[in-house]
Amino acid sequence: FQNPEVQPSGFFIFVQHLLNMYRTHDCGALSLEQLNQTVTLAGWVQKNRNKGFIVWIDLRDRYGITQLVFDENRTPKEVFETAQGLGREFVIQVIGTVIERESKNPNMATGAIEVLVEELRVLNTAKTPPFTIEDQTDGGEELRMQYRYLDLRRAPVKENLLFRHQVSMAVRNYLSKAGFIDVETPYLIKSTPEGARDFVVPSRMNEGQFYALPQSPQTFKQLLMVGGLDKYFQIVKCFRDEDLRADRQPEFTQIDCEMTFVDQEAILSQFEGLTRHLLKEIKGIEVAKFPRMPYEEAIKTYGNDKPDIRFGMKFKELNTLAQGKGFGVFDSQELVVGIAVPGAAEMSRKEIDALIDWVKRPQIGAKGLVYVKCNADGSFKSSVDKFFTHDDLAAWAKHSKAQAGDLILILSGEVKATRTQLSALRMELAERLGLRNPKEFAPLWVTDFPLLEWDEESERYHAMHHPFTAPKPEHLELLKTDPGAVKANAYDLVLNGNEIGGGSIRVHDQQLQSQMFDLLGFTKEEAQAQFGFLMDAFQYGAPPHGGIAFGLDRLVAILGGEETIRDFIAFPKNNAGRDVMIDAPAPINDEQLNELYLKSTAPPKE
RNA sequence: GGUCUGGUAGUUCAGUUGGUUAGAAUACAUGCCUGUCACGCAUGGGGUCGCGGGUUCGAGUCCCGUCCAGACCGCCA
Repeated sequence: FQNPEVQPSGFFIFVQHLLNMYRTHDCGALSLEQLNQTVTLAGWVQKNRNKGFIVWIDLRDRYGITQLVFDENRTPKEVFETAQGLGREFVIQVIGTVIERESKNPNMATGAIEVLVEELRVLNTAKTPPFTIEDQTDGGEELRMQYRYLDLRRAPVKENLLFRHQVSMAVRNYLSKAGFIDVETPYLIKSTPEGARDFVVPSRMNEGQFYALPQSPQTFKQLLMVGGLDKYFQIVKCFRDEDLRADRQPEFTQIDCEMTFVDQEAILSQFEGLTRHLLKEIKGIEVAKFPRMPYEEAIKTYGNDKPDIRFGMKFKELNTLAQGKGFGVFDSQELVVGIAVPGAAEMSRKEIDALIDWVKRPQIGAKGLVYVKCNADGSFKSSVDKFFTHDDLAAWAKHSKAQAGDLILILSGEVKATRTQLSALRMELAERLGLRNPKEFAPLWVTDFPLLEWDEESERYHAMHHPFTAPKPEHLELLKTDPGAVKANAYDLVLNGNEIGGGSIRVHDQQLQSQMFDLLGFTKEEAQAQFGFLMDAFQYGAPPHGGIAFGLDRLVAILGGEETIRDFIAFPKNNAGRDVMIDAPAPINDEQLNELYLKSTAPPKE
């Protein structure tokens, strides 16, 4: 009777009573259809409404709430008195009769009936919980995390986990049907210097040596392709020892996929299919073919590599129109770039000043903000009227595609920083103006990522994606002459301004892989020590292959219309990477440290 | 590593230019209540104002330090 849709017949209920089973129905199952049936229910006391002559208990389980009624005339005295004393979150079991309510509650699924209780068993008492177990709880974040097992009883949290389950099952079904097989890869692997910091695990059997937890199963899935498994997927935990954010946890889940004998086009098509399937299955939304945008265009028009394309306000560069007119601030800068904010010409001086203060905050770091109001009558009012004529401003407006009634906001400065600042401003304005429709889902492929990125600090190239990413074949020659200009067959899937997946075609040639490590500043010895196994494998008939990985936590949160992934993780960690419920991480004792060769000062064991 | 915001009853919060006994709501306890479902009414208990130091006749309030939490920047191939 686990499936709530299959309700037992009278005979089975009779048998269950004989067998003393915990329940015949769950708390969301009963309606007038079961009128006059004897039922057994079990669950938690959500609410005790004691009117003196009559007691109502809202009994809750995962499936819903059923109202129990205890009446001084119709209920045995002993049972009635026990019922009066039931506190919040007591666990009880009752046997009673389904009756029609005298006053029905149309807001409840089970609101037409109640169960007149004949027998009551208190299965467990409960301390008063530190916060209310209700949809709108009075508990703060920290408290709810500390008592997460109580928080999980609340419908919104429970529903988020159910939602995650649905997404994860839809992914498994789709991929399995498409011929992908689920293979587990090890969690105890080897630390590598590239990328994020590793979580490391000391080895008791190998003094002074450490495993690392995988940042992703990247090399293993490639070896599965060398192993001929053709199509692989895994819903897998990954670990990165970096600072947390609302959308970043130190352990998180990826939908990790890899395919053999595919080009970029085949992968984009396969996983566009998966994403479209999820949107249809989970949200009931049909999406047209996903647009694609080269990385460079994304940076130039939106200032970042994961643009939210649900709204406009595209960047328009104004260097040629705005420089050389005597306004020193613009003249001295690398980039002058603006956006047209729809219908914002009505903004008051005070509101604009607030925006200027906003971009000047250290987190954004702009020096200032120039505005041009495009008035309805065709006139302009700007903060730089002293330096520019009506015709200048009209030219800007035309170039920025600003309509009458729009507000043009302009930043200037060093190219990269200015784009980042304007991107932040664009997102902030979209938020303030309500341009981010939470019901809309706008996917976008960002393609043609650079293969390498120059790192000022270490004065060497870093892999933009990872060191196993293949350069575009037509750029192979450039690798020697101008590595920074080489584009990769790498792609991200962006949904509403969030990176939900990313992947690439991989290198499968030992020579090229070796050349890549060389470019990244590895010596031959280092490359051999760290990735020798992979380059060895490439010498035994490695097929062309490529893949993608989706961030499941983030994907689920976005589909669920939320920003914080914590709400979709059963036991998440806090800002400082702590689990406040179990209080981890925690010190370990000297004996353990000794055993792991992590403490040389402790006295030797007897 | 940095910026910002917050920490007062079990909980969520208010607390004025520094000034009498630190409040509200909710939760909890007790009693009343003939159909409740955010039940209602009455009464009651409940405080190391995160911690340490300083200024002052006097500090929840001002100053310094520190701890904790959250958001963000750096970081996250």
